[in-house]
Amino acid sequence: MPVRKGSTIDPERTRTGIIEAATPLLYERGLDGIGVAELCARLGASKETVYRYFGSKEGLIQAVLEARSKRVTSWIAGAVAAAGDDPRDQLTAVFDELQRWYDDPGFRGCAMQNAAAQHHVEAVREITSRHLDRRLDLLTAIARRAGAADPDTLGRQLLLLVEGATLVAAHHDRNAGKHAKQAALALLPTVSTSTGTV
Amino acid sequence: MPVRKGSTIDPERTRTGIIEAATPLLYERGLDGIGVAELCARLGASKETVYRYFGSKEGLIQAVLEARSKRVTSWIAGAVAAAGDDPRDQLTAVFDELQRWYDDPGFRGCAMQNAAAQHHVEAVREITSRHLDRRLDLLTAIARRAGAADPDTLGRQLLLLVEGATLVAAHHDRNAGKHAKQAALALLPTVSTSTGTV
DNA sequence: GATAGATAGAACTGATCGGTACGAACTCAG
DNA sequence: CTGAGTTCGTACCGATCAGTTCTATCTATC
Repeated sequence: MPVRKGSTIDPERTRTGIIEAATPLLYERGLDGIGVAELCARLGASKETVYRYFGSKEGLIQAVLEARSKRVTSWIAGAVAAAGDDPRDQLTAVFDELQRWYDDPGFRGCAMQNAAAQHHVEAVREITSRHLDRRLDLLTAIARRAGAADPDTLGRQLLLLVEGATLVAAHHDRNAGKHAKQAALALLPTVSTSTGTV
Repeated sequence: MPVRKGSTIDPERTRTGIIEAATPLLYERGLDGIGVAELCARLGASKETVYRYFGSKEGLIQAVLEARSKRVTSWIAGAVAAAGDDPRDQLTAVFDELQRWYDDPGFRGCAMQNAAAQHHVEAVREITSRHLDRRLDLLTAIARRAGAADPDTLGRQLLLLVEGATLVAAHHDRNAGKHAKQAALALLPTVSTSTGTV
């Protein structure tokens, strides 16, 4: 329950509290799978409050997706940072983290992928696209550190494996992260010329 | 307009006509993005007819997805068959076909992927899973013909590239098919031992 | 040409949806 | 203590939805 009755001490706290509480509900049920009334009831907030902060259900959805994108991005970036300097270790860390996510019983695919597939709204498409931009940047940086001849292309190939693994894990094979990891490592240059360490 | 007024000569014709007419509408607007009333109006069929043949909107959706899965599967299988015996040519044909699809202005992602992401219904999940089963079989066969040491694993890796390319093409980069093709060819054994041609 | 089955089209139902309005309860500043 | 602002809870509104029913009309068959 993110909010109390009466005047709010910290409006920003209220806002983020609503977002955090709404995130799992929209993820589990789907963006159109839960109505504003039930959403607010489970949030412990009133419709009036939600509409004051976000203007519409669409506004709440976009705020939730933005927050989710940032969290996921920093989660992956953190795994890379914790893996040391070897790009092979970094890539291994990424796919191991993903596989741990797929193993979670609550895993229902990537919220960003699901939203883009079900929600035909330009703003949501932009959020998803920016999300993939950030992910591509991270993977391209690893490709560059690995000394790839064409880091941009390798980065895009790695992006296909990450997104493909998440989708296949959701709909077909929970072990997709392991296969993606093998493929990703196989795509890296076999001998690290390490000309692109910076 | 799949149906005329009056008694029908061929009920199966009516059924497939409804499915074919409904397919692009559900694809463009999303499964929940168009109501049964508008759907029937655009189909030129009455609600009574649709409900007689399919029982519910859900039944129509499942019939549309089944038909779509079969069409797409035979489309890809046809491209492989037309590419000759070299597994590298076959894989190239698959990704070239996919890229041609992504280049279509009407491309809005894979209907199967979209349905699975937006529709939290067990039956739809099963249709999608079987669809990916068939696709995995096809890719594993190519991997085997290519002489892969572990055709099952390579097949699954190729599946990640196919599905990842379709998703990324829909939401981020229309050229995903070209990058996927390069990655797929790089994953194939460099020297075709061709022990698995049969 | 009479009959039976299938159809289009439109009216209708009950439920649910997003969004608004309002009163009562609450907090904080003065 | 008072008043302004915030919140909850509920009631409400108009629109839309999936699904049903009815009638008039069409076609194939006998």
